Amino acid sequence: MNIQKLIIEAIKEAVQKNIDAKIFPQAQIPDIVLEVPPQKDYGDFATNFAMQSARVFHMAPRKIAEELIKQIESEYLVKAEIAGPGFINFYLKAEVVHNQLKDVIDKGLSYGNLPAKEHARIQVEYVSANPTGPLHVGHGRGAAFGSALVNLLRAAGYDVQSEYYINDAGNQVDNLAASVNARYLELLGKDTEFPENGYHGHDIIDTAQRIIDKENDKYLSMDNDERLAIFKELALKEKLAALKEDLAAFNVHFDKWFSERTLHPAAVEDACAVLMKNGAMYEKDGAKWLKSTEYGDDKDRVVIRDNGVPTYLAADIAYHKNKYERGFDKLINIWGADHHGYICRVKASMKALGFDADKLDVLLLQMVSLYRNGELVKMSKRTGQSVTLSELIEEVGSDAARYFFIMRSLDSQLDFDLDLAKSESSENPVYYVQYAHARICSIFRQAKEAGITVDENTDYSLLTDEAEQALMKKILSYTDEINSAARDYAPHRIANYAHDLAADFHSFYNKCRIIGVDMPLAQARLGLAAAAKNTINHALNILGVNSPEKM
RNA sequence: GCGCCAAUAGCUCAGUUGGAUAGAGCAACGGCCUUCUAAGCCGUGUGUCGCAGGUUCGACUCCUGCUUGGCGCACCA
Repeated sequence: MNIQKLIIEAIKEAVQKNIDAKIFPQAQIPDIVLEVPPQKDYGDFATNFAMQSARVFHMAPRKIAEELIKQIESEYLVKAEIAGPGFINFYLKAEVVHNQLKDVIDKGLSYGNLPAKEHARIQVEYVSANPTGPLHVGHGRGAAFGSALVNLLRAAGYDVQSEYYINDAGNQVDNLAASVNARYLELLGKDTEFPENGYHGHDIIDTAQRIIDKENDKYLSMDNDERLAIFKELALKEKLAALKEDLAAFNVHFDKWFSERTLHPAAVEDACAVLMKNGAMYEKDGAKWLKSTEYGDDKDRVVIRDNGVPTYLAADIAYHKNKYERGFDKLINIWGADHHGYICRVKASMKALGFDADKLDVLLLQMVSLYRNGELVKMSKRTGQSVTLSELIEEVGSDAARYFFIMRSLDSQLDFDLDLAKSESSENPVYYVQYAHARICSIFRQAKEAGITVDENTDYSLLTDEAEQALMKKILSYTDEINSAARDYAPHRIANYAHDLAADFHSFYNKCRIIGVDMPLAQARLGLAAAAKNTINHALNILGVNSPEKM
């Protein structure tokens, strides 16, 4: 049981005593929340309980706080004080803080991994870009955010499965095949027309060229349809391999790659049958429609076209049905903001199938704009002129790219400054954090030489300097940060936390020497540095960013 | 027309179920390396939190209306 919970228990007991003594009336007691106050003068923890309960108790907040303080008993507290409009500030005994620090050091790199939570099986589906071309920077944001979210949720004690949905059926892969086919014929000097919805990217030409390099004009004499079928499989295989390679280079790994093809036709037919049976689907003009308007959608949506071919929605309904049937407690989808109109119909279809639509959370990521030399880098999907993820990684590195994508909240549009991301200087926040880690590693190398070690007898009560105190507090607040960031699906708060922690370390470093001071103090400071190092390392692991030992 | 997101310091952005004096980085200026990495530290200042109402003991945060910018409104994915 952590210290916050113990204090909350002490507050609860004090409330009960006041109720028993008829000082507080019997009432529905609000949740007791402890927060870290904005200033160190306000103690280690504070609660706004007196203000929250003012209404139900029909008492003035400060009066409630006063009575509460009289009854609070805790072996961990030096004192509790009323402040401002009715806050109660708690001041921990120094010894309690030092014991916590000792625990952190003992835990090593596992500090930050919270105990497993109940009913916590979460599935996170992200990226899921069509396997028809290279990933671009927008996918990069989804990939960085998604993988960081998965790491964060795991640290917070959830059982997470990550998944990539491969759109390997339908029009877009036919267009892929047709595009490769056209390039193939073109390269062999044949007259051909490029398909209207074809993919113009250079990677398509590369694919065609590779086919020629390998097997020359072997497919030329073939019937067009037959050749298209072969090219479809060839291109798909190649594109998928490229996707996996790009993602691996970006430190993004999936537990499961789910093929859309496995849903056709049985799972789609089955889902439609259930919708039909539940009266959520009807036939009109030869097509099958989902009655999504009954669930707040603007209009009903076609699921099976009049020619009998299922729409994208059909596969998505079957896919989400499949996810629900796998028994997760929570399903998270990460989509581009341009798909927001889609949420309603997917949720509608899940309700119509009898599932709890609230289990599904769709997170939308806003657009990314690249800036180079202060100017917007223009992108165009139509002509295939866009910066790919692998080009971005090539230019700024995986660490900087990941950090920049993650450090902003998902629902803000992101201005990505390429020059800043690749500058190897203090301007660059990712280096700032990594530098703190490298510095500590350097200290450890030298502390080893100097024979300074941390052990059971290290006396942390010697850490009384302001900089030491601030660093200690920041480290000890990490688990709360993990919990609240996980609760809010907000890995960017871990990026901000890591930056703040690095700042506290750098201040400490400049003020408090480790090597060259009295041995007991040197040991205590080295212990604190160890805790800082592990915490930075853990936070950077969540972000998927490396923790270098030297820079 | 409808829907989603955003609007906070000169710039890019944080601000955790509504709480104490709204914070970082960049940019500007001044200090700190014969001692653990100067990719660092210390100091100086800046805000009608887009506008107008409302709810509340208390609003950057919640509600309503508006303004501006982005995205989307297919039998495409």
